[in-house]
Amino acid sequence: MADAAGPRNDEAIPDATVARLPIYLRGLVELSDDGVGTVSSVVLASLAGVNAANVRKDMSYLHADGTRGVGYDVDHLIGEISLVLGGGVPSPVVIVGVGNLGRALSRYDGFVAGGFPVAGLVDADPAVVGRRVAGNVVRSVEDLEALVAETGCTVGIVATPASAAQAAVDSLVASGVTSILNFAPTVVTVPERVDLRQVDLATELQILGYHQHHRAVEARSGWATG
Amino acid sequence: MADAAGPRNDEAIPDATVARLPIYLRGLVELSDDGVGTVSSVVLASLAGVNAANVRKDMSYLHADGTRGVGYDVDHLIGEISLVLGGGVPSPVVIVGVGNLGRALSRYDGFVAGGFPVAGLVDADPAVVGRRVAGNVVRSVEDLEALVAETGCTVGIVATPASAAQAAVDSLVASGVTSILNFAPTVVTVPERVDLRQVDLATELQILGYHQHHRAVEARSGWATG
DNA sequence: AATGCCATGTGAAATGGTGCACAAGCGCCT
DNA sequence: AGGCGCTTGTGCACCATTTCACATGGCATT
Repeated sequence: MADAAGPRNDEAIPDATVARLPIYLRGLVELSDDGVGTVSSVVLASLAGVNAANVRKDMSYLHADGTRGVGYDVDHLIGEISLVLGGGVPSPVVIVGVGNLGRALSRYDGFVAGGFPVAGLVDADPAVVGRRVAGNVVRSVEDLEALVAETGCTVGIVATPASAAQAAVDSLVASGVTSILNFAPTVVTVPERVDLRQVDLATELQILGYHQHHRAVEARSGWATG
Repeated sequence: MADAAGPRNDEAIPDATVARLPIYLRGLVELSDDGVGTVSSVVLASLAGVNAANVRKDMSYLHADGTRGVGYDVDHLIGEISLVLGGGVPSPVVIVGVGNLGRALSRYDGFVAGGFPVAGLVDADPAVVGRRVAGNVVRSVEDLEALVAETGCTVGIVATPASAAQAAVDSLVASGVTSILNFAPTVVTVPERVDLRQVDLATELQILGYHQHHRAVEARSGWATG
């Protein structure tokens, strides 16, 4: 902080680039742990599984300060990407729905490592409320607003059944949460000011299923009657 | 079946469309359960959260047989989409890695409902092998090839730590699996003939974090010194 | 039978993203 | 000091996808 001028990175970064930044960040952290000081776009590209030109274009949106003939400074890049992705400040999250998936998510190390510690769990089922899961006591969904206020959560994770998802989202929004990650297999709607991302496990498999089936059909018609 | 002519749907459906088909399917099944017989592109679009013209174009890739002035036949659409997504035949899946996430996934109803029953679980940790999880006995990762052969699995789910993910993927590929869903937070590589999809939980949160931070920065500069 | 309404199907423009190819620039070596 | 090799930064063309706008065509009502 206190670097004069201030951030001019309000220039809007393309969504596709933002989606790649966490991948870059992981690779960079690994490099840094290995004592590597600089990295070229080619190396970073292979680490992230993308095209090198793509990496360079992505970096041009940040204050990458790459050096021609040398590459990018690993630690500097880590700092810039971390800054862009959430300002470097950890954002506590609240998980709604403590079923199988909710429990697994509440124990998922990657969230903490990524700067998203789990600050609380809530569930609608009275039988679950009060139980201790991964170091947190499950609270009632009615306490959600209080919980959000206490912990300053701005991110919510919905891990309820599909039938309860919209209600969960509405509660989160009403509590002041502005970013929601929905695991429930259903389309939910949010006000425009709230950011929503959908992670749909069954859908992912079905997409794989299409490609598999398609491969099979294609192969069959390719074999038939030459 | 037995509709003469045979499938001419080897015309290649755009990836973006394929990714929406499961969403449509969910909405359509719901409509069918409610006894609704036909649906217009506008209604289906609102159910899926997309543009109506987009729905129509998507449907044009299938044998949607929509009727002008009326709409699409719900049950017929369900049949066509199911057919395209995996040929209507359930594909058993094998899950590699029985940690928190692997256990949650093995109990996830949505997989079975989507036509992807869990046929087996494997883990590298001897302490876990032999334990019963969600009706399946966990087997050694060394038995993977045998398990795949026995069950005819063609889809694998990787739920290992990042450090073990590439090895897990390699084992799956060697066993003959052709579609892989990777939950491990790392980039893995597969032969070209194998289809890979990545689901990265921490990354999703980080993307949300960007938008949140960006909103905050934008608002601040908007407020400052009018 | 004719007419009007309504929803599909699609050509075409707009948008967003990717990847190539090359100019510009930095550091090292002579 | 000068030249060379390496890597960044980016203009441009290509491609996929989205969206609009409208012609096309079925169904119901008169």
